[in-house]
Amino acid sequence: MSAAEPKPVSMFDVAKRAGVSHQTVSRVINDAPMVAAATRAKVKAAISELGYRPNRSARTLAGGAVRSVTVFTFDTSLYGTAETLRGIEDAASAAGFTVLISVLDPEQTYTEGEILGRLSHDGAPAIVIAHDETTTQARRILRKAQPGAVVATGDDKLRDEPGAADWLVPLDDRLVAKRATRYLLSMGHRTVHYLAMPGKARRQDGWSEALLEAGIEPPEVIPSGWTIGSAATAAADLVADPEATAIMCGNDDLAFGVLHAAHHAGRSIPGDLSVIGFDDCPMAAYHIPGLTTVDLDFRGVGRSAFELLRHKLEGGPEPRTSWRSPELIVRETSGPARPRS
Amino acid sequence: MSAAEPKPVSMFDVAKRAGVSHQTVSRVINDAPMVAAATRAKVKAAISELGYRPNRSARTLAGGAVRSVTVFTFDTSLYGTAETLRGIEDAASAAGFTVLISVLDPEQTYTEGEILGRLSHDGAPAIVIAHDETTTQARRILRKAQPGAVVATGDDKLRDEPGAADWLVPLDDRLVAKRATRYLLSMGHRTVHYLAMPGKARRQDGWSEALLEAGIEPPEVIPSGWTIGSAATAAADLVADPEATAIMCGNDDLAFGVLHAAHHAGRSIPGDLSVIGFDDCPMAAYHIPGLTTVDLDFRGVGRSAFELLRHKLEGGPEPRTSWRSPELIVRETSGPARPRS
DNA sequence: ATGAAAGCGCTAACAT
DNA sequence: ATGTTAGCGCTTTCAT
Repeated sequence: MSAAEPKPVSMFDVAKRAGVSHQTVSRVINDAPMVAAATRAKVKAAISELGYRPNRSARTLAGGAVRSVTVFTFDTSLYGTAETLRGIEDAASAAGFTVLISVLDPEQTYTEGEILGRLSHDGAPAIVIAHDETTTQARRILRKAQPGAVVATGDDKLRDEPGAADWLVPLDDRLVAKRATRYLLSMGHRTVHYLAMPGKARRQDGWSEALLEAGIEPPEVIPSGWTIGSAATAAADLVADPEATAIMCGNDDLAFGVLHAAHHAGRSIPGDLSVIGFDDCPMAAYHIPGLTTVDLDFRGVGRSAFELLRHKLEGGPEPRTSWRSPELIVRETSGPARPRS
Repeated sequence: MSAAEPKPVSMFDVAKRAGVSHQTVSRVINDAPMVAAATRAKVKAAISELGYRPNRSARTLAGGAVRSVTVFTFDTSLYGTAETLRGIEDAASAAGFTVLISVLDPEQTYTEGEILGRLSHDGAPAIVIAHDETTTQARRILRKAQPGAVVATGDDKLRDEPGAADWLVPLDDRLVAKRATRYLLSMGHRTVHYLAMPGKARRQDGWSEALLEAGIEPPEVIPSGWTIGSAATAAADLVADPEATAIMCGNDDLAFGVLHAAHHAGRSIPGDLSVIGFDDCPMAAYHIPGLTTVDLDFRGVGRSAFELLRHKLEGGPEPRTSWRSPELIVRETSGPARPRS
């Protein structure tokens, strides 16, 4: 079938070549102290001459420090998750960690065994990108089974759970959502509608708080799926209603769907209708008209999640939070409410 | 620091509980024949009572069939790669494989050791999503080191390499690119410009072939980066030129960039300028105007890549190709050339 | 149909 | 500063 592949070179091969014990080789590759400079050099030479590469399975099995993270997520092709994953990957590979990914189907319910069975071994470090029911459930299972080796990102009221600060990298969008809603209100809109992604996000709370504080009863939330198309469908009735002048959307994709629906309903943007999104995906700035949205630093969140995990694993100084805080970016899909006729 | 976590249950624990040897447990979890039904049942019961889960590192180390794939790719947040990854993930997890991902920085050059060192162990199965120089290089290194355990997806003339059919899942976009170019020509455009992603893609060949066959000397290719913004910048001069009436773009994102630039240059679409992309990302259909593009089944390609890899690993019947062939989808950004004044 | 023995490549604990 | 001895949890091969 396939060409015979040569037997990989092991630590013993290197040891023999360098004239030392395999243990010394181990010390060298792990940067342990207590190795004479000359010995270290000899070993390193042997390593590169032989092209030796440590076997990670053996390392893990032997109980060394684990150098891998399993990321649980629900859709790697969504902008937010893709960027978060990217941030995790950046930080992880810089630290010499391998990243495994485990995609969970939102339509499915997983047993404890199914979730834990996706880890390479019991207790393997994990990061959960929790933005829906299924991943939130996975987070609970993992946190219960191995609290010392799991962190999560997410915004779905995770903070309300006890001790969340120890394991959560929150994308704090509640406040910006509130600010964004107030901005819309300040432009003369009598109310702001909210088109929601599946699950209840914190940004929705910000929206209703702002409304309530302005003495406005929040209108019913419009539920949408995750796709542009589902948003277009979900918003069809709303955009046809001339009373609706401002819509806040769960993310940029949904906003694009709403914009599409509004276009087909013959409403002009932002004259008849203001629309704002969340994420500031690259398309937001290049859409015509430019999408008013909230800049969310998913990549920074991913990086921070990894740093936090590593801190839990290896100790050391508390990592400082290092992601940009969310910020409203006003472009061209939002503006003053048209004076009522 | 963290709560003490209980020692995981091993195969021996299960064996003791079921009153058999650990070997019999191994047979049961591997669905080996030669186990009495009653014994099998007893063992399964013990497994679920104890919540036993096999340790993958130990399995790998002991030389069992490898049940993981490492995916090498260059940017998980691009639509094409994200979808391909998703397809691999779907197929892999259905087959009980773990997927590891290794992101390569396009700006960087990697040594053989660096690439091979990202594998969990020598000879670990890998899939390379090769769309640029760096990943193509990784592909070469991996194919040389372990030809029996590497497949690749990609379109960058990979087919010209010897024996490519055995390890390549090609995204054959040369022909559609040709068809798309002919379509544009048939609409009366005197030539078609091409805005290229980094690296030379097969679709570019299709474009030039169509032009040549029509007796037209292909205009100079406009090089662009991978981002919408870079495309907008790269196309700025071209869209300002009234002689340019049709532009084909390396992918949808670039097309959006061109559309943005055209808008700012005051050119109307498709009246003054026809623009077409590649990918048919979800936004394409919802962009206003709808983007004419080529539907590429990245997810199917990813699935097929996994199936091909599995075939190489485990033998069995040749997997049949199972992705949709690319198809031109005409929407609203393309149309007849405006009659010359 | 089941069990026993050996060993995968490494790290840890204990020598020296 | 270096070497020796035990395993980690599993699959293989060979017995029975």
